[in-house]
Amino acid sequence: MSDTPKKLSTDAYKGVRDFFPVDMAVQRHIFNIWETTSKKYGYEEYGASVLEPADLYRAKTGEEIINEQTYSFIDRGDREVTLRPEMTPTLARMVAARKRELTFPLRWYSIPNLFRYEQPQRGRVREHWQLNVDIFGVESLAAEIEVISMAYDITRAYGLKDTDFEIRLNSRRLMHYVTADVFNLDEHQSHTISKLIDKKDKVKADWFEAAAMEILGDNTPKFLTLLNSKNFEEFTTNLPQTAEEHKGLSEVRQVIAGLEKLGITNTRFDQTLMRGFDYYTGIVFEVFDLNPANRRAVLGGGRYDDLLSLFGNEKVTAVGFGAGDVTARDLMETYNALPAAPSSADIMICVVGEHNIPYALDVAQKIREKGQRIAVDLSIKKLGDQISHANKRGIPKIIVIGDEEVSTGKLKTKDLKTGEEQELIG
RNA sequence: GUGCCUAUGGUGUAAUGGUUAGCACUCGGCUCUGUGAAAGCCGCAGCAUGGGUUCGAAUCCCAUUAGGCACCCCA
Repeated sequence: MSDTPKKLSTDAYKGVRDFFPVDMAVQRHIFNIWETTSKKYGYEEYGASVLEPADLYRAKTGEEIINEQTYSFIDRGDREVTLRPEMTPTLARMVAARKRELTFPLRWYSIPNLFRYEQPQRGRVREHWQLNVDIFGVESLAAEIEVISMAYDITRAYGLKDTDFEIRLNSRRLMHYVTADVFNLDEHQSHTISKLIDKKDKVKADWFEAAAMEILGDNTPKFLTLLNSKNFEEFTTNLPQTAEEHKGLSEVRQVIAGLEKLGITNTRFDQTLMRGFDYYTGIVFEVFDLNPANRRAVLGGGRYDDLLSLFGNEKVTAVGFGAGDVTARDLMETYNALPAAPSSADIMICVVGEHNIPYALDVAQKIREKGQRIAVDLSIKKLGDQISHANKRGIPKIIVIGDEEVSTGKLKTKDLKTGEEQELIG
């Protein structure tokens, strides 16, 4: 320590947020949407520690890159520990651990905070909260339809209309068929081209074409035609005849039809939608905001049938998605759908004279027993100041307690909006 | 990790290289010691840090630090 002590900064650590009451109100609102939707569909809540052994994430990707984007450290017992960057591996670990005891289908949700070590920028921070919804043990497309329907409900609850967003769908199975069977690529090439497809809308057309050429050669024009198909029908006709009965095509068709039966019609097949994770095996989807100010995915997920094999278990089929709080908040801001801050109490007791505080506390306690939220102003300021303080906090009613009230035992509530006074009974 | 931009009271902002660094909100006090939403008055509090140019720097230059945005990467 130097002799000129440096003041501590009041800033939060880079990339993480403080939640002041006004922010917490928004966060609560988002969590409530997530929770009520999950519960409405019969999902059970689970949770886990933010700490996981680093191996859990290494096993999944087999790449060192993951390490550079996680918070990892060595504990005192020489174990390598990571702050979870996503919830799915933890979930897979938990389900695998109790696979024999659990009754499938399993419907689980959680709202974990997740960490990643990255440069913060708009929509991306180092700690965020994410709803994770997963259904295990349902092989049929009913699982996809249910989960996408939840995603739809959540997006509507954010305050968006059907015309504000669309649900983009694709099938990993279909795309694998395209790369492996239609274009005869090996696994490695398929993987590379998949990553490329994912980038299509972000890079220049000629750059994309050149990159595709390196892998596909003469087939590139055919490939580009396919990727540029305007809709599902056109995409289908650009495929060989034999593709018609391929499962990848029919599953896209069925999910779209299934959602339509539920009244969800703003779906769109998108052959360029891949999603980052390698573990997806079937349908993948994203809710995409069409507002020109945003134009980005607000949530996404898909089917991953093989993840539990990491733990040596036999297959358990799974479909799930994740939705982040940062995008939800940004979305509500652009759509002007942020909730009004709730008041902290129904009634404030203003106390005139310090000696009357014990009496006021007693009154407050009795009213609380009836289920009202009540706070006592302990400031001993002038009455006018106390009232104006209650008003500023959005507390709708006050009770004044001073010598007069204590001696008569008669209390009145006053409505700060209307000015009306009412005798308090009991 | 790379590039671009930014940095003035707690917050939001103003100031042709020369002002006592201005304004609004917030906060504290008063007009007004048992009834608030108004108005007015008073007060607290600031040029991110370190160098340089200059008679003179909030202002120009450099570095550092911090933040934002974009790239990279992508839960």
